[in-house]
Amino acid sequence: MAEGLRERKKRQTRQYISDVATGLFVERGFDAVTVAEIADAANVSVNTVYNYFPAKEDLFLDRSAGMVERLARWVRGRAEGESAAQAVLRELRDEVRAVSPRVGLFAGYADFMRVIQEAPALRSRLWALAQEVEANLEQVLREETGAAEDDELPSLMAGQIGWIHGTAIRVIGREMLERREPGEVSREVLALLDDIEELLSERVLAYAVRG
Amino acid sequence: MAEGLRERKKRQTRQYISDVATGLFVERGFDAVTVAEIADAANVSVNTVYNYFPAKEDLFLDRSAGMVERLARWVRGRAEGESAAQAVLRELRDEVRAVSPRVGLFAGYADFMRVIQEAPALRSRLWALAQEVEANLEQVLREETGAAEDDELPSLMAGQIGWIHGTAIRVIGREMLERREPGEVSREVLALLDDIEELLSERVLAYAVRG
DNA sequence: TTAAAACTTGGAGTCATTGCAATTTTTCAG
DNA sequence: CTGAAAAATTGCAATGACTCCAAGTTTTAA
Repeated sequence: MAEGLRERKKRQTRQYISDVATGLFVERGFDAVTVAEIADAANVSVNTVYNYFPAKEDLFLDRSAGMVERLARWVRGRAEGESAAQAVLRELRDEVRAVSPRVGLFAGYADFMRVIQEAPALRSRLWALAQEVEANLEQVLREETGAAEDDELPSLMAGQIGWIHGTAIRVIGREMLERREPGEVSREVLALLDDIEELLSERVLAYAVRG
Repeated sequence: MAEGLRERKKRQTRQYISDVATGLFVERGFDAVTVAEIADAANVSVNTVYNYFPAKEDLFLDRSAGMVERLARWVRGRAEGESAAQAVLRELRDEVRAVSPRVGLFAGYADFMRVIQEAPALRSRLWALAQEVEANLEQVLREETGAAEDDELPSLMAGQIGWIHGTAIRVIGREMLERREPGEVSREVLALLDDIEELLSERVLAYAVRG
């Protein structure tokens, strides 16, 4: 059997708890909601909540956890003759141009950001996620370029490319928080991406070209 | 009176508590030491500890808090004809070449790093500090270049320059953690700074030239 | 059908952090 | 020098995240 009843139920329960928690957080703020309340509202015990989520922050950032592979994926999937940075810029532009919710370009993102902004614990968790994103990217860059173990370049490049992504996402978050229209923010961020590209060196833009 | 008995005593108490705490943390790790123990060891009540330090993390990072002005200071003090990034690179090279404890180049830094490494709460706090460093730098860049309010460039430049500094400091931390010799790490980081400079664009290296 | 494996739960305990009211210290005007 | 007023210290109680543990319950699989 590919999928037992148990697995299905677990995924469902986990999703439900996260949804209930997210709703409460958006409504009243991260600190104002206790784990006990969440457990109550989700009809489970506090222990069950902790059974699924290692910490309170994870109840809110469960979805975001999926993006730790994003940069690694984008770079792995770069086209012939395209560098790592170029691939990331292209994918970012595609997402931004498409006003994609995957990069935060949807009306409800403001509520999401507000919760994060006022909760240091959530911001920390996002930093940790960004670190993972970069670590994964570095790993991919090492594989793709066959760099020596002690070569610092993949690490530096991952830093630069991670900065590109992080900066774009941060600006989107900042603007959406101001209740700007997604379409408007999209246009603005496309301009920002141009600015960013202009201030990167050829070295960075030409690193890890495929083919 | 420029300095009453009260003020002197307070500063002394604060310093003592922080010293005692740091000692315990280095000896047994951040999580393994409770605030109550620290208070005991410092002959004060737990409330007094919280009177001086907003959170447990601040007991350890009290000293590091002084460096939030570092980049802003370095850039403000740049020479005629020198850009912001060049000033930061120069100051970093000076500190590193001098094997300065201000950048972590001293034997005991490994113990310090070990405590930080295994305590997520401390790492978060350092990220927050780095954010402040960058925010201050951005402010200085805005002042010095007279950039328009809605100009994103100072923010991007602060990001790049902050990245330079952060990367150097991170590498120093990583290497010192491995119990490498400060002198050896110094040499290595000087090479790293050359690598970093080589991968920055002219745009970045020529931003905010004085004069 | 049923024993083992996997989940859930209640309860007790640790620890950071906060709020409050009572005490002690230090400062300072008279 | 002396008696408040101001500032600092402390004990006590409470909240809330998180962990451990020892029962139950439910699901699986033979």
